[in-house]
Amino acid sequence: MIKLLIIDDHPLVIDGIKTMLKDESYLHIEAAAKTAKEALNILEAGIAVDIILLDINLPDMDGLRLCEIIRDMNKTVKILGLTYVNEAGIITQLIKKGANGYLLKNMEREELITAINQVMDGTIYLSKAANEKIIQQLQSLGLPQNNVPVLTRREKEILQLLSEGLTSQEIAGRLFLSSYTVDTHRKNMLQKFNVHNTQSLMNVVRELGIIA
Amino acid sequence: MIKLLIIDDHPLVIDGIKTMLKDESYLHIEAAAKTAKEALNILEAGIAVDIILLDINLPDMDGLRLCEIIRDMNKTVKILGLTYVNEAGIITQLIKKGANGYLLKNMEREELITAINQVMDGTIYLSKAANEKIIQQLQSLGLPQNNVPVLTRREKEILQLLSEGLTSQEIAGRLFLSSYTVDTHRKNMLQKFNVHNTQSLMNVVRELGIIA
DNA sequence: GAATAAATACCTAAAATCTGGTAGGCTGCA
DNA sequence: TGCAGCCTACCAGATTTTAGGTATTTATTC
Repeated sequence: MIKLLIIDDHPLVIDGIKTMLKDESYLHIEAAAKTAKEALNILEAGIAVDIILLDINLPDMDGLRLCEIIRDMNKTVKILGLTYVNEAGIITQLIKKGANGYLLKNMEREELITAINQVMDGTIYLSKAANEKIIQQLQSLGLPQNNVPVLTRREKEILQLLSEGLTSQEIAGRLFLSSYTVDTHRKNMLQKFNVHNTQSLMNVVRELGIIA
Repeated sequence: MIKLLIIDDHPLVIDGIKTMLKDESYLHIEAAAKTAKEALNILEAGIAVDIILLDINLPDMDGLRLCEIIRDMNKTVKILGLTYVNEAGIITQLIKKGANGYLLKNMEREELITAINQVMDGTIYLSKAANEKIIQQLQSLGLPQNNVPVLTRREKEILQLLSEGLTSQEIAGRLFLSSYTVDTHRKNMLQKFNVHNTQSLMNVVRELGIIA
């Protein structure tokens, strides 16, 4: 008997998973949580589960962060991430945070069951559709696979403010920097991704899941 | 007996809706389609349904367009739009295209049933959560309600290319225009939305659902 | 037929961005 | 201890964008 915990804020998804699994008698949905808080309460109460289906878009906490917290609490439970969109960045980060696999929410029933079984066997399950898209994304960006540019903390911070529509001067004011410095970071980011304006930069980093 | 057609490319959603409605004996799910093409086949085959639950994000066709087509075919069937995100623009467009209401996919079972009943009674059902967000969005943008700027065909075309990261000159080349003309359109759009750079413009139009 | 909206195009000046440099200080790690 | 990476800061020139105009042509609508 494999015990499951579903963490997803959409009742529709919870009901859908229940239906998909109802004929598999060895799979039992032990509990379902609609928020990160609820999920942590369940886990802290000592309810034992074997596998957690974790939605990455939760209302009260970043799913990546929750994955990390759960992994810190419990080294053996299997975590299977669920996402609507497949973004290279999100998924690689998810695995880094200790997840055992991910699924896209447009999965078929068979894929869900395969993923659960594979993860329980100790291997990592990566949704096929998502994998294909990741490779295609990297190629379309003209970036070498396994060599996605890494942004520094400061760069990400500036990127975030750029995405909100601030100018270099405004960002400089906000971060107590010289606008020269902000420009340098912007220049470096454009270079890293081989693009020539802010709009293109945004498209690339969104595709890669570097910012929301 | 109310007959339903579900159009959604996520098996999870279809199963979830089935579960939510399984205790309502007067509601019967007549058919489910995963693509616009499948849905049109079903409708053209003459299968009679009373209400259609229509996902706006389909793989093969824009949900708004499909809504329009269905409404052209059949003036009496009730159409209830389903979306993950609530964007003012999408939703107002949806109603314009002849939908009888919309629901967010994070709905509870009760809301789904209320929506179906209300739509069958002939009134338009607007998800409460979405409504609140729309009002809040319009306010946060400093725009008068009921007076969202309207973009012309050309402006939208240029907006699309801007979102892809093209410069004025590149857009001019692509559309066989003078770059002066492109600049004029850009200027007019910035003015319409009361923003001062392209990045902010993108944020506003995305919030309003004017472009994807 | 007049009025209105849309699309086109041009001009200029100011502001911002992009590109290619250089360089000092700090931190963590090997 | 030394080196690499990051953050900071500055300069200058080229390019692009923003903002203020004006103006003609082409539908569309009343």
